[in-house]
Amino acid sequence: MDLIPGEDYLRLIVPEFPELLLSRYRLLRRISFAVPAGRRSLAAYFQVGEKVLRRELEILREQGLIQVEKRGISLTPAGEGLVAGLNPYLKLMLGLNTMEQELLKLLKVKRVNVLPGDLEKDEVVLLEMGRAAAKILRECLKPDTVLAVSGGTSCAAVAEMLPDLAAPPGITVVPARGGLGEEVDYQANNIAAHVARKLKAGYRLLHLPDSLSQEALEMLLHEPKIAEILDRINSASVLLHGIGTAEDMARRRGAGEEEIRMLQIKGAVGEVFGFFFNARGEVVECIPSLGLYLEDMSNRVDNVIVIAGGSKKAEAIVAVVGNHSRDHLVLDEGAARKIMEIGGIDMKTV
Amino acid sequence: MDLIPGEDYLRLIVPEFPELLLSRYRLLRRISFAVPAGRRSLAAYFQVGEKVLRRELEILREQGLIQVEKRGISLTPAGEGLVAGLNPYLKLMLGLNTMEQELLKLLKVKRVNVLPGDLEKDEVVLLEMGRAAAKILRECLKPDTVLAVSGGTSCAAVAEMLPDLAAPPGITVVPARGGLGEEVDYQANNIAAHVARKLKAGYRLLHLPDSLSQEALEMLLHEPKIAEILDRINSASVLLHGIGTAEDMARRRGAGEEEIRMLQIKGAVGEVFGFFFNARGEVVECIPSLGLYLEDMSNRVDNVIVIAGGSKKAEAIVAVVGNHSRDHLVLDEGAARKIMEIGGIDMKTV
DNA sequence: GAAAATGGGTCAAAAAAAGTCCCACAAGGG
DNA sequence: CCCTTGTGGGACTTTTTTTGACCCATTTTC
Repeated sequence: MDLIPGEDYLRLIVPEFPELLLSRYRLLRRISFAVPAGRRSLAAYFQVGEKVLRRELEILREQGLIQVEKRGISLTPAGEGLVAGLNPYLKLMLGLNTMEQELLKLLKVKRVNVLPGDLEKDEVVLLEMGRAAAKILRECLKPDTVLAVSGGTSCAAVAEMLPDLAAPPGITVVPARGGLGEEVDYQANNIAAHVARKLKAGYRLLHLPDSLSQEALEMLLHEPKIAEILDRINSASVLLHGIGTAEDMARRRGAGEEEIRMLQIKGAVGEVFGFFFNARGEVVECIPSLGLYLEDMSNRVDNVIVIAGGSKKAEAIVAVVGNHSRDHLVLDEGAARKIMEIGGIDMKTV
Repeated sequence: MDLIPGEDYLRLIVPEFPELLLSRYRLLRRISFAVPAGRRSLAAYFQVGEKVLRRELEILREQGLIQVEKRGISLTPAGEGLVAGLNPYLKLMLGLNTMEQELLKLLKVKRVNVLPGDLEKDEVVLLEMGRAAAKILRECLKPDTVLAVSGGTSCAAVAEMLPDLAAPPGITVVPARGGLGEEVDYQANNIAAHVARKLKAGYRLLHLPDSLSQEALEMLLHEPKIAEILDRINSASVLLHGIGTAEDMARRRGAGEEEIRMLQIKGAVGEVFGFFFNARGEVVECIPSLGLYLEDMSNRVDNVIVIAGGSKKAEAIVAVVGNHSRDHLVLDEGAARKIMEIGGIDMKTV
């Protein structure tokens, strides 16, 4: 008889528990992010009948976790405290702690942080991930370090959730790359500035279009102001970035069907900073982007914080973050389970 | 916002969890004690419809905790392991740990051990209590100590569950009193012998009727053999006893209605060794029993292990074990909750 | 070998859950 | 100012699930 951790005991004997726990937690969290929340809007959000939601709310109300008033539903202080403090116990009960350990062995990175929920089903998970990544980020910031951040919704969430508290002195925040044809809120420049403001640190921006011809690129590289910023970027010792699936990122860049098929043939699954990776973690394609180059990263960067969620990004995550002992990986339960599946690890037997 | 322990978080957000957990645990435990168990007999035992039990069994089977065969239901190795190891987590989840702390403050004893379940609803709980008491008993046994045990079903359960493992040398087991008109299995003499065999220790018995006239008693006290045993009993440093409700014990002793009414008038609620206690813990009546006298107990005895279960014994427990810093109290959840109620402590606010 | 267990299956009744309304009220925007 | 839009609460019907009470073939036990 092998030893079974206690939380597994509880899951064994009450298998419906994780489901109940997670759904109610999601409900509470949703309310906390959207007060005052209405019954119908919540039902619509969770894609569930109004009556089933009403019953759940009834239970939460009886427990004194929410208060329902004419104007809507809000959290009681007890409910607030619960949402704030439940996370570690939730991870324990959902078996995410053991999952983290399995992923650590599988991916061989420095740290893995799995957050409960599925980004594709509940976007609020992204903010939780952002909070977790922000916490790790703070731990990595020593005085006079240069922090490079990339774009995307994930990194935006980190900036959003970063507490408004001064970091050690002398820190500079730079964008890890130029602008992508994205919404301004999710561009690296914007996020870098946002992060810098939160940290009360200095920042430098890189105002350059992302895709340029080789000649124009060469020319700009010798512009003093630009070269200086590029030096800064290349001296970054902490790096924060998200991960894109190859296809999504190619489309967002406005690639044609022809290019996309080429990527598929080359086996590209993940993208970061314009570098496309195949499943074995090899770079199969890159766009002539400015900013941080992978070669530089490998040597200089001490800490890489990678944040990505949703089961569809599982493949990309595996491709990008494998075997890097400087990587901190923040992901959600959906992506984590999918990665375990890909890796051939059955959680039931663990 | 005050700090809430994690297990309370889980109970708050999934209030139906303790119920589910406990009922399934009881089911598993019942099966483990009565293999092979049948569906119908289990349903009869738990006073529950056959179909609801069938559904529970279905869940447990899917979880691989039980195996159903033609001959009946039995536990898988996983189920065995769970029943054996779940207890501490169960206590955590049911809030019994915090309840123990509250009782400790309320009763001011050395240690309180609350076991999950209700003896009045499920007699198997008694065996769990016996196991717990047996463990404490072993801790109290130093070389050359004299252990006095009383009668009753509770003490019998301790003897039953005591592991068959030699205790330190020189231990003597004695009955704490003479025979009561009980079934032989539950008499102090019998239990003392049973315990001694389990501990591989020596024992002395006291073959005397419990109720005697004063004259006969005086005479016997000067019999050398009896006096010697009484000396032994009075030199006991470890004492194991159960608790009876005043009325039950009076009836069992064959008291008439007149005597019982007298006891009620005097406010007797609890009984141990023929001493009747009122709610304030004062002795209001005693039968001229031989054996251990309370005066002696107070001075000489180092450790008293008290075992009692069932909500109807709550009053008696409070009366008997209050304020004794040498008392180890083993009780069940039913009695514990009732005591909390009497003491005016609301578990929901804790 | 018979009697009393066992698990499995079925079927109708009952209860619980769920879906779908409508209502009175409050807030926010023109 | 009213009107639109949201809110929670209640009531109703339909649907699903649960539950109880059987019978059956088999196995164990006495």
